[in-house]
Amino acid sequence: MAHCHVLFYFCIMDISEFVKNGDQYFLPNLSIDLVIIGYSDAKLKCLLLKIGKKWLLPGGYVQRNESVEDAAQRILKSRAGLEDTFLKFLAVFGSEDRQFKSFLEQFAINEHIHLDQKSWLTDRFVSLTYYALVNYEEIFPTTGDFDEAFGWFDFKNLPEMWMDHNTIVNTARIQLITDIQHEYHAHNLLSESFTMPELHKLYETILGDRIDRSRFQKKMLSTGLYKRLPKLNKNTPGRKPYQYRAKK
Amino acid sequence: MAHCHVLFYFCIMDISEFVKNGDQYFLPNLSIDLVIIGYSDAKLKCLLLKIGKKWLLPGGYVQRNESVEDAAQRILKSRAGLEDTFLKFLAVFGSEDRQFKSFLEQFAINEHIHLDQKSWLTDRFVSLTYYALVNYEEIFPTTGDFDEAFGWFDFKNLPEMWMDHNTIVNTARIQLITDIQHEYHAHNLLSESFTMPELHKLYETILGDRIDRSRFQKKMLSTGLYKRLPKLNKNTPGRKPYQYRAKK
DNA sequence: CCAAAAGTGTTATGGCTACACCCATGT
DNA sequence: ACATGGGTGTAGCCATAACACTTTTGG
Repeated sequence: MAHCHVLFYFCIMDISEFVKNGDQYFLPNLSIDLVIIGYSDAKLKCLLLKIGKKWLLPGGYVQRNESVEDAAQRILKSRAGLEDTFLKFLAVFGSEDRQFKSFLEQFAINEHIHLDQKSWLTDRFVSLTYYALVNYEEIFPTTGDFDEAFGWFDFKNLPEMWMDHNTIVNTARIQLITDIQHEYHAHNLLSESFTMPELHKLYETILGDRIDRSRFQKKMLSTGLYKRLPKLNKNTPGRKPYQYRAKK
Repeated sequence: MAHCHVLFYFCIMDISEFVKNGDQYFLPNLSIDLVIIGYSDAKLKCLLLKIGKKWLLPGGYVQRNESVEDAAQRILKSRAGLEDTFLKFLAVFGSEDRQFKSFLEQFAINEHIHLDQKSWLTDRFVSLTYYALVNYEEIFPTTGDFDEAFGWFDFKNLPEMWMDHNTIVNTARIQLITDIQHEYHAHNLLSESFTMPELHKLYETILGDRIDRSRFQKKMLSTGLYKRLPKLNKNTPGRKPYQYRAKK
């Protein structure tokens, strides 16, 4: 009886037959999608890519000789040009209807490319999604060239996106809110050195609520995660704030 | 310039060529592995499957017309015979060296099956892992038949397992510890109706620490998640405890 | 000097901890 | 009666909240 179960599950013959059924794959395709989050003008932004009339998340595939995590970092680097970026796993999106069919048809028409209807690309995809926290200022320093295809969007004003990518971005936004209260990784959205008022404003933006300035500062300092640097010179009235840097 | 990037990423021709390279797949295989957790004899147990000399987690594949979540539930049902089981996503395991080669060779030898060296089964796998909380008593009511192939193992006394499955189980254990303090889902390890002392003992077991009995009871009741039922009749000295049931 | 900005201090409050106490039941 | 086990109450403690106060700087 035991062997019945074992054989049912691991019977190599059965599954080998099962894997292809008239060029249809048994195992779903696997892709990676990234929610690249930036912070500018006191708003959270998300980097999107435009295809046809809709937008989508930057993404890619896992290659043979790299781990999933490495693939995510590689894709992020190719998109944003940054290394050692803060990247965190978000969720698996694996509904049975996740496929790029309409997306690719639109794209093929636009680019005058022949699209094979049986291509694995039009088949169902399972997406591993990550969110990245990047310094908006350090990305695309020679911006302008990509304007037609890339764009930063306010989280509260997202364009229409392909497939379930709107849902993914929203999931990332909610996850970020819960994460920063435990992980204190939001500083990755700022420059390497930043001031407490800047960090305070960032937290207020992400949480969408007022935070007591006094308590916030004390809490952040008590974590011991930040190293105090010399004061910042600025030309506005008021005290000069200290700068801080995240310890490693 | 913008289009260069777009074409690089979505160039259908390039990727279509890339996907197969002498029967080697470009995209990694995708599998699901389950850490099925039970509670018995005041210990946390994990359901494992034996192949050759080592053990492994129950698992399976995502079929064409089902979501990843549905696949996990289906696999769980086929293993444990339970429906509507508590199941939670754990993590993605996606190192570049995750393959069943030695596992399958051992299996093929044991079962006298010819193993095609180029089979996709021996290729690299990305695993989506879930953990399930089940009622130990309700699983395999006709136990004994499966003894050769299945086994419950104490979390602190795991056997040698194939691939990185030891790591997966350990990750699940740690995740469970952090989860139950926020989600209060541990009651899924008990019968449908349970007493507070039972729940208390369960929490102490999972957290591996003493918990104040008084505070625990008040905290659990204050969540409003549990409905009080009539008292339990038992034949031991002391007060009869109330029974509780998780509200939906 | 004044207003704005940044840093620090003070008191009240709510939840958690530890323990004490009370109640029910089998032997 | 009493040992055992289950349920509830209470005083101390600590983290958080709300706000007040002080210091620094540009105009």
